[in-house]
Amino acid sequence: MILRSIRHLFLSFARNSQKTSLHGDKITPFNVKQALNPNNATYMEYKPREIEKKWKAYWDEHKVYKVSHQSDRPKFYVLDMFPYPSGAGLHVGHPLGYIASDIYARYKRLKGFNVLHPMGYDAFGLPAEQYAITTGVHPAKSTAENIARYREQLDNLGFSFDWDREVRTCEPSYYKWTQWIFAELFKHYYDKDLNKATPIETLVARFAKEGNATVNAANSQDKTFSAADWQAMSNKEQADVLMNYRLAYKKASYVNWCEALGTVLANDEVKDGVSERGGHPVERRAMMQWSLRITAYADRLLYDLENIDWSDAMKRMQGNWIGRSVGAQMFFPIVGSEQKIEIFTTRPDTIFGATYMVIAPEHDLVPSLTTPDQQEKVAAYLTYVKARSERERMADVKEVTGAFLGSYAINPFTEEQIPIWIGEYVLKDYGTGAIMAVPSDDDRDDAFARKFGLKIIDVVDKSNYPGSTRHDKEGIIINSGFLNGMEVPAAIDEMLNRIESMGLGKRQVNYKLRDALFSRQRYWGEPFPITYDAEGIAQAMAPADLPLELPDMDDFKPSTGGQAPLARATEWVNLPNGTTRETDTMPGSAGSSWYFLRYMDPQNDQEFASQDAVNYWQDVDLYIGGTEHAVGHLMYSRMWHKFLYDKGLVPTNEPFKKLINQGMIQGVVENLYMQKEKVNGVNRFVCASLVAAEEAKGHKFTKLPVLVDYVSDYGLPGSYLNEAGIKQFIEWRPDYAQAIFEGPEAIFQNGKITAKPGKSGALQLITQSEVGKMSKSLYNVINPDDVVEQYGADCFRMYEMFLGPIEQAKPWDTKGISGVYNFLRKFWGLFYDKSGNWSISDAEPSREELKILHTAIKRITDDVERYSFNTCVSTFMIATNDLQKAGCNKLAILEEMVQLIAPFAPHLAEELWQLLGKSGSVHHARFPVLNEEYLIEDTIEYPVQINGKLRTTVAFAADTPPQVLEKAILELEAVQKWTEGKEVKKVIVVPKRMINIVVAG
RNA sequence: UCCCCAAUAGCCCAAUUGGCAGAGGCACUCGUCUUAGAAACGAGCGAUGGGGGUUCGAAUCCCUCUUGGGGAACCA
Repeated sequence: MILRSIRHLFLSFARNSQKTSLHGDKITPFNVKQALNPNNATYMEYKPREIEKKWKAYWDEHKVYKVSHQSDRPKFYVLDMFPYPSGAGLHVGHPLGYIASDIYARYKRLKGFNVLHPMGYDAFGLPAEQYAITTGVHPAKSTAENIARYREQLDNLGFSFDWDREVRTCEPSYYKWTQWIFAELFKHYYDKDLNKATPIETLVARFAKEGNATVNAANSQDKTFSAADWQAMSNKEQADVLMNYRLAYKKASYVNWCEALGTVLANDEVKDGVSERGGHPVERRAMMQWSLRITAYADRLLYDLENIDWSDAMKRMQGNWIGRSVGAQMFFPIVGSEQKIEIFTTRPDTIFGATYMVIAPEHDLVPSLTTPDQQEKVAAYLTYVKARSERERMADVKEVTGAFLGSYAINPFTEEQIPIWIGEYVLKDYGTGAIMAVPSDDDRDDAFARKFGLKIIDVVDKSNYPGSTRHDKEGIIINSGFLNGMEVPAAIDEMLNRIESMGLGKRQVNYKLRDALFSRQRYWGEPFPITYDAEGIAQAMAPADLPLELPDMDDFKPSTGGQAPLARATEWVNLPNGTTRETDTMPGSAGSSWYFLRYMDPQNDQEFASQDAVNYWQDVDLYIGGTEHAVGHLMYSRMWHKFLYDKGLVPTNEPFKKLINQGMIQGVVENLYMQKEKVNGVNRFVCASLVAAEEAKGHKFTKLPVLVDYVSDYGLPGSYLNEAGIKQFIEWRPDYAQAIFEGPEAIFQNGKITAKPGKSGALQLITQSEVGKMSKSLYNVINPDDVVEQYGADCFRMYEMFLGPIEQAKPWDTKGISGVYNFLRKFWGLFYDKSGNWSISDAEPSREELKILHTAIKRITDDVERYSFNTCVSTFMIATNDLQKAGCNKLAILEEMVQLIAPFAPHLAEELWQLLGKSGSVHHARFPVLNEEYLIEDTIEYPVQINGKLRTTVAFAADTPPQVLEKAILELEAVQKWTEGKEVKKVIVVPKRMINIVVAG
């Protein structure tokens, strides 16, 4: 309602106001006065739409935000996570980060930095392809249209992007370099001794000379070979071995195959056993897939977190994802068998307490370790495990299940025979898929042992460590032979030495991090720059032959048997020389893993970016984006960047120095209560106030989200649907045209309102409101365009910042925007007198006015530096209120205020800058400089506390020394009233803050 | 279940990092102005989630409980 009334006001206002030719003409304060009709009371009015249209055109035309790396000024790189241009367009949540980064970029620019602030589009992706499959519209076309829409929306908000640097990951001129980097990854392996990516030729030379035993490299090669072995291998065999070392490699891997989408999904694209997009079932299937050996960088990805300015939460997430653990990889012999069980443990110190073993139900040794008498039980258990979905397994983690295989292993230290079990709590994919179980020191082992009556030996005495849990590595070893009496950390070390010297195993670092699956059976992605010869040996394409463009196709459905759509482009796949192309495409993360480097030199067709540009811009100083990329994009980008660093192509080890995660802007979801069972064949909706009574009658209800535009008092408690709202609702959802809508006073059906017996007949259906995601499916999306249309971009920008701290989630509330709008009008009004005439004085500002200004300068500067944009907005409000009260219209004050507000309200500032008669853009001016002198207080009002309670305040000269204060304060009548007859034990004076007198009793 | 973060006025948020709980906005009430309403201006209203501790002094530090949000998901 409020929204609507303001819109009316605004529209009538726009109609009535005379059209002044503000647009395009050079306007000075002088001819502004002439141009405006003083009889029209609205001529001094703040008109955001006219101002903003004018300055957008001006900035665009004069390329005000264009930057070059050829500059003497220090660089500053402010980056937003570029958007995927979806069909839905932007909602008010998207620009939050963009506005914050724009303010910061503009601030840094005014502070004298050469600011790189670019924008582009992450334009490859599944949604466009899914859309193409259902509608037949080519992804290139729909993507281009979506981009145009995004651009329009972004332009609407007055961002200072250098659009000459726009990148689109789906453009061949861009993905040429994505392919190039991939080919380089393919051509390198990771040398753990040098601790960097190294050309594969080096490896080939070493294999020929010494085999692979002496090579310390990240790999998935399981056999050792000598130089002679190597030389005896065929080309194909050698190629297969090298594949196990390359940083981009192909191997058969179990993948998340989604039949409905016809593609493989990354682990983070699968949620609860179904695809994140669409919720289709996902199964595990072995396929030949490209992967990136990100695990080679695991340690660097972990340790370099220390040197970057990211939130602890974000670092912890990445750290957990990498999941580094140090321990022992060792073998347990099996009674009556040559085979051994390989386990990984981080607690070798507890081996004396290992009383049984558990291997994963899918473990290779299960069949051979199952004794005939246990056959039946094991088979039954395996059937049970197979029938359980991922989801079930995750849901009841607490339930302990397992089966005894009948075989025994030997604990190499106690030399006792220990039973071997299978249990679903041991995972095939982690470590070796087998554990030694130490029930005394592991919660899960303990639960298992108790359930199945297995032996428990206490091996760690924690009595000296109160509060310590089993998980903590502390305590004194007992019942453990040579380890007895040692502290846990020392015992771990000692045991590792023994294991190694006894030849039982070795020290081993394990990671949760898996290599990144890099193949997708999709059309709309980067083709791999890879061809296969007749033997199937993969070859990277020469840089000169890149980009390898996507063939134009009109059918994007997956081919049968897990084949990508590209497999059908036979002319493209089969080359004249007999080689064939890879038909998979790269995943969405490919293009976004390095786009921040491309912005540095986006048009370069010789290099991904020139060394000049890269050395000038270095890295991203401030990166703003959502938390949802915590472990995906941010991990891959760091790896690609480190790879390029290893190759000497970028000067920094980390790409993003400072990271800020903007919080989500939530929406209010308005729901109608719909009765689950139909009444006389039609749906029935009831007012929220009636639901409790209805449920008591046994009726069940479900919530149906309603487009919020139809809801009156949207967002307020007691928001409701009236007759007009119900009619709009029916028009929107014609399947409910016959439905019953029942309020407390009246019933609506088929266009007719019937009053309930003895009731007024007023029709109101209260809706149920809740705060939730702003999303198309909940019909609660607020489009920034509409808000900008009513209040202007400057107001929208400031309001989004005003909502709350940037990193915090907060609900959107359109009502509050009027406060910011009023503030902007008030700010505008500072430049006009009461009768609406432009009125600026050249007079010397008073000390009071200077104090208001410099207080604002100090607070805005401090707050922007610490990314506290919400408090900046209120500082502007305070300063404006104060200046208005002081009746200040001094040029010296107001011109500084205009510069101060320029990063926040760029259009308004530009207009006032020009009206003040300044030349050039305010965005090329300088940021006001603080003069602390104006902030100095002559006297200070000291609050005086007696025993911590505020009793009075006393004014003293600011430079009164504490000793003098202490004395003077006790002599004051107002103080003596409280201290009379009591012993003064202590007087605490905090200079310029407060005084506390401690008295006895 | 574990880990992390938060909780201040009816609502969104401040509090210079241990020093007078309020800067700002929304909402509400009253007043000025107005034929009236709106706008504008002025004034008012009202709060540190509960319990304990440290301290001269706690919204701020510690312990504990409650609630909300985020993350992890049997990681050996």
